[in-house]
Amino acid sequence: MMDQMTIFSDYIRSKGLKNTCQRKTILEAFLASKSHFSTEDLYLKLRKQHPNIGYATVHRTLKLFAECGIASELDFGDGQTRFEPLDINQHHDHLVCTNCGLIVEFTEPRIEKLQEQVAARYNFKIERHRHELYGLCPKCAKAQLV
Amino acid sequence: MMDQMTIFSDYIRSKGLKNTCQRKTILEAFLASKSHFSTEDLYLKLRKQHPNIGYATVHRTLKLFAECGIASELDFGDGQTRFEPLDINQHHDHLVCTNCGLIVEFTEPRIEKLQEQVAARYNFKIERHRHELYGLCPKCAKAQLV
DNA sequence: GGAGAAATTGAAAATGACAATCAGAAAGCT
DNA sequence: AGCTTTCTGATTGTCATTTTCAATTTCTCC
Ligand SMILES: [Mn+2]
Ligand SMILES: [Mn+2]
Ligand SMILES: [Zn+2]
Ligand SMILES: [Zn+2]
Repeated sequence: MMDQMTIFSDYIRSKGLKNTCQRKTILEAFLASKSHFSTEDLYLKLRKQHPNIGYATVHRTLKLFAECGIASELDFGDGQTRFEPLDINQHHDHLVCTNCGLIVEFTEPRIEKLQEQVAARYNFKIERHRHELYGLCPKCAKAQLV
Repeated sequence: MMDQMTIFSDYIRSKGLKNTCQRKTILEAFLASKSHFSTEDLYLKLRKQHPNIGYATVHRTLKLFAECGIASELDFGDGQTRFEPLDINQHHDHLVCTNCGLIVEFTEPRIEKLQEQVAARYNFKIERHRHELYGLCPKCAKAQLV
């Protein structure tokens, strides 16, 4: 299994793009970052050590990561696109706390199977899906009872 | 079962809001409209008969519909919020064609059940969910083979 | 049928995330 | 090194959505 650095550099090469130190820096920070961050989150984090990297470059590079398949773009409906490192064999969906923003990942193969059945029912050729459960995390649910 | 007009007027009353003719007009157009329309769609449709109703009012009124539960807000990731009249006992999810924009509704009780199991697994108290399958509709899938 | 308080309206401007621009810098091939 | 192509980052543009605010409308209470 190819690692994410290799996937990215292969992609760079195949498209005739260039290996810049900004891209290297952003890739490292991306892989070291915890999931579900926005462009701005990563930009602010990077700025501490690399004040010369611009917001636009971070944004374009994250788009590149998504293009080559090492990142996935998430939209939890709060007006900010989020990113997460994507491991090809580890697809998952999300539980989102509407009170504190906590994000929990889940997998449920039985749901994935049923999605295929639904697609077949309507003759759709599915490329991807979005499945998010919104509500209160255990902590916020408990706090709300008070 | 209360109809949508009653739900809305009850909501208006309970919040100390006022019954304006714009709201009445927008509610009628909303209920007569086919699903999955944007604020602009409805605004343009209304403008033919009611050129004095402003975009902001249409927008605010649709938000009110969502608040009181007679509309649901949809986000298919194309940068435009869409709305649909919501019938309380007819929850459904969506298949979206990424080529032509066709939207097909589906229900799958087994998936809904499994969602509850997932929520229970993580002690989440689910309020709502978003479940969309993106891909090619039969027509676009066929066209792509050519 | 008003008077008065409170909510509403609609045109316009503000907001904010994202995308495009472009001149100077860097990469990489020969 | 020279040359061509791509990249960078500050800035500007875009566009859906939200806010503003003065004028209007609604609605309660005489
Ligand atoms: Mn995740
Ligand atoms: Mn629908
Ligand atoms: Zn929470
Ligand atoms: Zn289609």
